[in-house]
Parts: sequence; C-alpha cells; structure tokens
Amino acid sequence: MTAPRVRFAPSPTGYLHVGGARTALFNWLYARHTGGTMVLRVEDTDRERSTESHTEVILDGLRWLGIAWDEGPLFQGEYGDRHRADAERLVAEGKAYRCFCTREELDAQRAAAGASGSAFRYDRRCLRLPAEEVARRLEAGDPFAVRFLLQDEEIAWDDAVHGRISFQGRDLDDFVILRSDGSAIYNMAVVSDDIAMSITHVIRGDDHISNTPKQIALYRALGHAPPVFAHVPMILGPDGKKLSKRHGATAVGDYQDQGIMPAAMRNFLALLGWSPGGDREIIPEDEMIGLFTLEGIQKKAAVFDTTKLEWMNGQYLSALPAEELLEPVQRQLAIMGIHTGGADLRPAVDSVKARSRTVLHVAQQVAVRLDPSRAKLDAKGDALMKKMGAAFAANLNLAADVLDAIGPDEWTAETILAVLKAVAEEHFLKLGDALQPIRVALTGSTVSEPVNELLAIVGRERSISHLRAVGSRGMPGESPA
RNA sequence: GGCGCUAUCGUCUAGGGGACUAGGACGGGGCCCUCUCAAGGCCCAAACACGGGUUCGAAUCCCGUUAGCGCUACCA
Repeated sequence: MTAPRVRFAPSPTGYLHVGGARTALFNWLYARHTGGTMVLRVEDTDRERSTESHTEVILDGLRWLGIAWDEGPLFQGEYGDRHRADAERLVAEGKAYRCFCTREELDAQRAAAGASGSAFRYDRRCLRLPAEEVARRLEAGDPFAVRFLLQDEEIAWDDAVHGRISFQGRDLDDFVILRSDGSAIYNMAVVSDDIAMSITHVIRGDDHISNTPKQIALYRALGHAPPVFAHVPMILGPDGKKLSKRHGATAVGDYQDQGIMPAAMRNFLALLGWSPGGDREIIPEDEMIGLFTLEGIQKKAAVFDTTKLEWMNGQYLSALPAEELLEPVQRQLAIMGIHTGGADLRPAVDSVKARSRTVLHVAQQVAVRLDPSRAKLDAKGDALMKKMGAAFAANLNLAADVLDAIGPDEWTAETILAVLKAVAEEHFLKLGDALQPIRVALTGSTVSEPVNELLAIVGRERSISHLRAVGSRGMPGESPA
C-alpha cells in the first residue's frame, strides 16, 4: 500500500477555530505517523464569505501550532474548470441531468412537501422533460442547474472511527452539483479535488457524515474508489452546545493572545477526542506521532475545558527552559507597552514560570520584577498590611537596613536568606513576619517565589530603595487607613 | 418531521465478557512539605442513562426506550 495522502480543507470564512485546528492536528498526526503527505487546500468557493485575510489568519494559526503541511496551500477556486468538466461528464453519461426549476419553484415544492409532513426530495420533474423541450430551453438560453441522478441503493462505508455507517439512496435526493452559473457545489468540488489530489484518507468533522453518502455516490459515478473516511467528533462548549462565539474564546489566535504555548495547545487538543490508551497526559510531540492512530479517536463529542488547558499550559511553562519563553514573554510585554531593551529576562522568567499558568501571567510578574513600583496591591496583600499595622513598615525598614549592609558582590539568594534569618532571630520575629512584608512591598501580593530569591532577582539597589519607599510612604495602591 | 451519529465521575478519558469493591487526569475538599504560593507527596467525595435479552458471568455483545447532537440549500 502506498503512503497515505490526507488533506485539511478549511474554508476562509472565519478564523481558525479550535475544532478546525484539532481536525488539522489529527490529519497532521496521521500523515506523520504513517509517513504520508498532508495537503492544505483552502476551500474558497464561497465568494461571498471568503476573504484573503481569513486565509492568512488560518495559515498563521496552523504555523503557530506547528502543523506543517507538505503540499499547498492549494486554492479550490482555481479548479473550477475541472469541477465543471467532471459534472458535465456525468451529464453526458446520463448520471446527472439538467434542472430548469427556479429557486421560487423549488421553494414552492419544498413548502408543499413540508405541509404533507414528509421530507422534501426533488421529484425529478426535469429528468422527465422530453429531449426536444430540453433542447428548446437550452436554445432559448434558460438557466439550469445540474442535479446528480441518485440511484436507490445502499451506500455504506466502514468509517475509521465509527465503524460501518449506512444510508439508503431513497432517503437522499438528487442534489445539485453545478449551479446555474456553472460553478460547482461543495460536494462536487470536494470529490473532484480529492480525486485529482489522490487523497486516500479523509479526516474531517462529524458534521460531514451526512455529506459522505453523496460523495461516495459521486466517486462511484466518476469511476473512482472512495477514500477511507474518518469522522472525528465535534467540540462542544461547557453547556454541551456546539462551540461558538458566545462561549468566549474559540479561535486559536485568542489562546495565543492569552499566553497559551503552542505545544500545550497541541497536547490538549490531541487529547480532546483522542487517547493513546492508558493514563498518558503530557505527551511530547514525537511520542504523540508514534502513538497516533485513527482507532484511538473517540466517537463522542467532547467539551472544551479551558481550566484543564491552563493546567496543561502551566505544566509546559514549568518544564520549558526560560530561553524558549523569552520570545512569547517579550511579545506579551510589548502588548503591555513595556520594552525591556537589552535586559536579560531569563532569571526573572525562570523564577516566576513555575507559579504561572499562562505566558501573560509570566509577563506580568516579570514586569514587576523589573520595576517593583508596577506592583498592584491585591486583596490579600492589603489584608496583611492591615493586620500587621505599624509592624509592617517597621519590619520593612529593619529589613532594608540589614539588606543594605550586604555588599553588591554578596547579593545572592543564599546570603540574603542568611541575613534575613539572623535578623528575624535577633528581633524575635517569626521568619514569615519578617519576609511577608518584603514580599508584599515588592509584588503587592502575598504570593511569589521565595523572598530571598525574589530579592536576588529584583536586584540590590531597586529592592532596597523600593522597600524604603514603601516603609515610609506606604504602597502605591494601598487603601486609605 | 425524515435520515444519521452518540451515551463511563461536573469535565477529558482508561476499559474491547471474568484481572472492576470501574483506573488516571483536570476541577473540588483535607493533610504533609513550607517564609507565601505553585510544584510535589498522601488521602477523600464523584460515573457505567434506562429496560430487556445473550452468557455460568456483562461497563464491555444484541435489541428497544430515552436524551443529546448533526444534516435535511443552486452554503461550506
């Protein structure tokens, strides 16, 4: 058997949504796993809704996720001639026919069918038109669409994720394959393209299951064996409904902006609807490729859980070297209007990343390490200050004095901790009472890396002057006493 | 309405006739560690939709019911 050829075929009518991203990911994983080829085909035949900027956003999203296709992007709109030729061949062979019914006539037929309680199926009135009348209307230049002549037979396939799925031809109707302007309808264009591009495996959303029998019928009529179909389940919002704008962030770009790392997004998306079996959660890319099979894909739709995504992102954040976080962190800082020049952010990033779930969160903390006056007092910090009262400033000033005695060359986390411990002991302070005010003064929060480490990162001069400033004037965001 | 798909903790899932007093992860609760938090470690609560079969034995196989979702365009 030759190597598989798969395709991801987005239509550029919107951004790259997480559902599409996951479909692309599954195609990519399958291609990599099997040594096959992934084709990217942009289905831009809907002129009304397709835009070039959407195409760019989708391509950027795929690149960001690290999904590298092998061929394309190909644009479906460029193959209109082939689509039409295929459809006309079907007409010539009597497998499709011209339909002169107008939109209005069709609407009327549909309305009549609806009233009788049954599903609408085209009644083939144009198939029964005498040849001379067809010739006459063609001569007169009457507009016509082309309909596929559907046989009443079973159409079934072994879906790679669902198993056998079967439809009866009588439940389908003679669907249109060519519009009256000569352009192909989706099902025609897709089949024509998939044949021309030698696609062997069609991995796409569940919502295409009902298109599949029509497409198989087209394959048969065109004289080609259908590919393997794998219909992956949909992604739902927390309320169990199809994921949409009203659920908040659904575009992969939104997650990039929120500080999700591509590797985390990939890992999370892969596990949404696919499982290698067993208890694996964090799976490196190369292992994922090795483990991926179509059989491991779930049949059931999955709810998109951002909390778990953030947890997973936190896992990647703490595992990734600061080096790899630098660029996304800088990007976030730039969005916040902070330009760091040549400053080495690595120590601060390293110190802060283990406590963060998003790059945005990392960047916020790095910004404060760079300049403690950016710290905003949070509720717990405020509560601590109130609780300690005068002792807060007193302990801060005490700390500033002993820290000032440390020379610039000895300003390390180890020395700082030793000095602070000694002064706490000397003044009968609990270590926490000595350290927490420093933490709050420097970060505005009761949560951070160990205080000695924090001081080392912020730096001697900045720490001491800020501690003294807060000791005498209080926190910038402090609520009035 | 018709056709189709689906059904294990709140969520993501393991499970493919006995290994199931149903395992893991997120989230929730508790404890430990500890200058705080996170991480980490330990523990707790939490599910096989329902009803029939098949079988010595069903979460696992079959049928039905119910529920949810998808499609039902000269959109993709």
